[in-house]
Amino acid sequence: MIFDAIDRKLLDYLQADSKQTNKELSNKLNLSVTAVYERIKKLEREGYINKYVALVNKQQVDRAFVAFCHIKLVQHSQEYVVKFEKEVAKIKEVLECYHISGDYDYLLKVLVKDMHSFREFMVKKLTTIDHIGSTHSMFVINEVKHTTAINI
Amino acid sequence: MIFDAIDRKLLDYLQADSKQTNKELSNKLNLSVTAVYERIKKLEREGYINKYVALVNKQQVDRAFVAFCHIKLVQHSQEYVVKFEKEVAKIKEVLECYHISGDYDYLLKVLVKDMHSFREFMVKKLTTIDHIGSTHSMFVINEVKHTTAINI
DNA sequence: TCATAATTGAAAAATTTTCATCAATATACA
DNA sequence: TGTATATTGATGAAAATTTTTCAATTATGA
Repeated sequence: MIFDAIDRKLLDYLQADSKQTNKELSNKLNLSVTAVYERIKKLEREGYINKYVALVNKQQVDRAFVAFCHIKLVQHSQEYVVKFEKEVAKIKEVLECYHISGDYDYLLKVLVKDMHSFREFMVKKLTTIDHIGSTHSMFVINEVKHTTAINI
Repeated sequence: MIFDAIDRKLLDYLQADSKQTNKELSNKLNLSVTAVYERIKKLEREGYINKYVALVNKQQVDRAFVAFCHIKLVQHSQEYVVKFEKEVAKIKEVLECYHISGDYDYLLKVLVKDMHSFREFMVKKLTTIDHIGSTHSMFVINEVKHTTAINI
């Protein structure tokens, strides 16, 4: 399968706004509506596009307080790691969790209402998970850039 | 405007899959197609939904190497901060940039092909920005959880 | 009770999807 | 080299589906 310049542009457009009609895209790409349709189906089939989602305004739903939490486990046995990852993935406030290199084991992105609810999250949800050694939290003062679009 | 339990469910569904038809949603929500249509329009109008996007598989487009970079500026004058933020936002490898509390000033999420291209990114793009004092990079070993959906 | 807001089903408009056909490109072969 | 033959991708028209509009009806709250 050949992924060409048109496919790249199409991915750009769909990453920016997936609600554009095939007719709009066909104008931008100088193709017929059917050609656009077939290319999109191909991108979906070949796994370039994972899914289509609505992005929600976190201010509007009262989840504008963003924190990053570093976490160290007390031990790194298979059992502890699997358990921790399973538990942390279940917490709705945790949108992202990465196993990372460096001083800490994990980096979490956490969305809550405010500092008070962050404390609630730490006490009631995060630190109730077993085997956590230490944590270190950083709070987002300002979101300078935030995109889901991969620019290839 | 009243945001009720049905709106919440609707936001959940649209954050999970925005390509569902209003008919499918109307079945799940036990509403008519038009009621679903009007509620979605309301969510868009009131700013609950920012936009609709396609999420791309980073493995498929060769951007599977994820790093988080901490950055400290040499100074924090208005001029330096503004300049840095403007420049870093332009770099396509940087998907996210946060001004954060703590030992470092910024946290960046960076997507590249591999370690070699990460080095290229650091040398050719990031550290060519003026006023950067120090950096500290962490590499993602495993993505345990990654969602764009805010669970309210 | 009245006014407002939300829901419904039907109709209209628009979009997606299918399909037969055509054009361009590469491949096989004499 | 030149010709026949798949193969791939594109096109426009038609069919199917979905979105959008609209008038009427039902809830909801002051």
